[in-house]
Amino acid sequence: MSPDSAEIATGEWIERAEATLAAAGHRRGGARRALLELLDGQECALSAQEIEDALRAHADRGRVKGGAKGRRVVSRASVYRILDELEGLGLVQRVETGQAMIRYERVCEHSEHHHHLVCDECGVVMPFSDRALERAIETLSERVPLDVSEHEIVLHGACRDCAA
Amino acid sequence: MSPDSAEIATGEWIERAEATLAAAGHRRGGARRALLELLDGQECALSAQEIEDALRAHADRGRVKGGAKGRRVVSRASVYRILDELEGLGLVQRVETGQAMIRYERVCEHSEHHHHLVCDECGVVMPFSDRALERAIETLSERVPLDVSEHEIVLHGACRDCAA
DNA sequence: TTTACTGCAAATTATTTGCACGGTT
DNA sequence: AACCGTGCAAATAATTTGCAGTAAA
Repeated sequence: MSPDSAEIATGEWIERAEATLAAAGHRRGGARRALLELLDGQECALSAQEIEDALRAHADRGRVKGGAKGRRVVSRASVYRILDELEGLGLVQRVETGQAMIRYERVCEHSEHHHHLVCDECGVVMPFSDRALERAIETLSERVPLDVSEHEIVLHGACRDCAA
Repeated sequence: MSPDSAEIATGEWIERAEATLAAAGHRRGGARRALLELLDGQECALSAQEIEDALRAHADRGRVKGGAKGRRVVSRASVYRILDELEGLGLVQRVETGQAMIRYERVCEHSEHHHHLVCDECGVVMPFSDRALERAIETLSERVPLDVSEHEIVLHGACRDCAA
């Protein structure tokens, strides 16, 4: 019933992002602001291409009506540059889904930690989370010859539409 | 005490590979044979570059002495082409370690299923396996909106040398 | 006024493909 | 002989970088 199914923004992430950026000595910029707004409203990881397209779509929509204030077209170079910046500050994380490109998504402080399901047929990516899995990872992390800082889990298969 | 720490070949995989290839109507070829021999002796995933280098090293060594019979230099194109072929037959699988390139490793029939530890400092990749983790994945796979066929787990962090 | 932020276009890098030749069956 | 297998070089595609102009602080 939400106006845009992908919109789940709470705004808390974007606020932390702006604060972190400011603390790191960054100025404000329209391109980055647009990217932050977009990422804040995403439920799952997006590729650079999808980000660029989404921003363009929002910008076009805004041109017609008047909404989507901060959204604007952002050059590919800036998309990558900004994502890299955000990743360095721990605000965004890369997600590898084996689709010949990298996906990016915001990193939330609280428990919103999740992993990904990838349909190898249509390419759709969905988030999922599982406490038992996380516990297994935690336990395991202490028995391994690595000072574990992160983990990534991807399940591949056929989504319901494609499997039907 | 083994002559080459990376050598753990049992030969069973390579036999299955040759049989599968033959059954699929493929002829034999020197490049592919060299690749099969190399992959059969690897404990963990290699990148195309590493494969090319390893084959060249083996070839050089063989030139001096007389061992490493099947090893030879293989062109980059053939490396990728052959790996793709093998992946299609389920003999090899891709491994994404977030290092800007793809790694490949043989797929064993039995339980040798494993996942990967990646040191983000030096880039070393190590295998690990954990029954509790596999169980969690199995259970989880049935509750998810995807007909799961594979899963990949990567733990990132600092290896012992780098963490010291 | 200093220095970050951006866009554009050129540069990189990993991977793929076109084509001609050599090898296997 | 028929056709797969392979190398080489050119082509792609995603991502990165150099540079010049714009804009915060």
